[in-house]
Amino acid sequence: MAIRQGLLALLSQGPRYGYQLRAEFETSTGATWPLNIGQVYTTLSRLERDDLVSPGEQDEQGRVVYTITEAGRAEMERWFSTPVAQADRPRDELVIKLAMAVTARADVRPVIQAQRTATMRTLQELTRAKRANAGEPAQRLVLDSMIFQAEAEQRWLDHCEAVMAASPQTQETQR
Amino acid sequence: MAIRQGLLALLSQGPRYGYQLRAEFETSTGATWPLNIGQVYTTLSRLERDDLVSPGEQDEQGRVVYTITEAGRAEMERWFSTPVAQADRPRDELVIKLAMAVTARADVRPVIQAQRTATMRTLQELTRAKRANAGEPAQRLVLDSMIFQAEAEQRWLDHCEAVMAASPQTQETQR
DNA sequence: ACAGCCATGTAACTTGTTACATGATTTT
DNA sequence: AAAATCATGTAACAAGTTACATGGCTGT
Repeated sequence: MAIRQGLLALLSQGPRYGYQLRAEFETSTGATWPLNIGQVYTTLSRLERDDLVSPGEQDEQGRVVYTITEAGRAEMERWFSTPVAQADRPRDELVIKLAMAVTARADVRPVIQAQRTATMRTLQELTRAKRANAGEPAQRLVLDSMIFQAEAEQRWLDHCEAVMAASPQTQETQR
Repeated sequence: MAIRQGLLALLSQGPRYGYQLRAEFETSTGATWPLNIGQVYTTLSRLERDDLVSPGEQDEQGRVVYTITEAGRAEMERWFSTPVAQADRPRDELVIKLAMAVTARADVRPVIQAQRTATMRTLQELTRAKRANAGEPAQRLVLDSMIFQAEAEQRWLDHCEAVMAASPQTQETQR
């Protein structure tokens, strides 16, 4: 439920065509999440199906320009004014992995260790990307968010390790 | 890609039937993400389709017991030993929302404000849930993760507001 | 008798995602 | 002439999710 609303938000600034939407979406959110062009069109047809946008005639260059509808504008207002709830968020794969490792497995530490290394590397790349990023204030915020999240993850991993160390792991499970 | 692997991990401890899997999944990960029982069965049939589990005969009580296959075990080892990469994670709706608000809209502050209130409330509920939670070490870690994430979100929201205050918002867009 | 839990399953749908086909225009 | 970029679109699938149908068993 994010690309859908993202494209809608871009369309609320004025009519756009597909290719243009991808470009703007990527300059807003950055290269970290590349957006496949095909998805722009699938998403646009779903938005059209739901009467949130409507395609106009082709322009002089033969491009299909989409316009947001009143319902689309309302939906967008709703989106901006409604906070993202805990329940809306997808299940976090890492959290499930560690939870399962704790319940199912003996040795969680290598899992934590591998993740920590990966997250640290991610953090370095993010910092580098942030140094490189000159303009685009929105992109900078996206990078910052990722940095904050990665740091929180590191802290959580440390915390998990500490907890594991405190309560000695029950013996090696079967296999 | 999380429930799938989660159920597989539970099955790696020994044969289980559907209803039991939901119960164990929920005691591991907690009530924050309730798992619809229907999904257990759809996921199980997909795991079966991919030869990662195989259903046995019904037991004395007529329950269908699933067993992990060798391929399933391998897949699970791979899952545990491979860290979750940045690119694996789903797009964060809140981040996209703020990025879009920055590019498209004039006033980001009410969006930030609404989110901050919601996140703060979430944080209080999580703290309460943590106090209430007596046993289940895995569940406690899940709660901790959510708390760490919510705190990081608060910090990021503060940061966004600070950045917005520093660089005065370009004028009210159309509409 | 009836409520409620245990237990399995299916149909239908959503979003996200990619691979591929197709053609126009632009650059080298 | 070839390569790259602009531009649109479709088919196909994965995973997540819910609503619903069905039946057995248990406690009141």
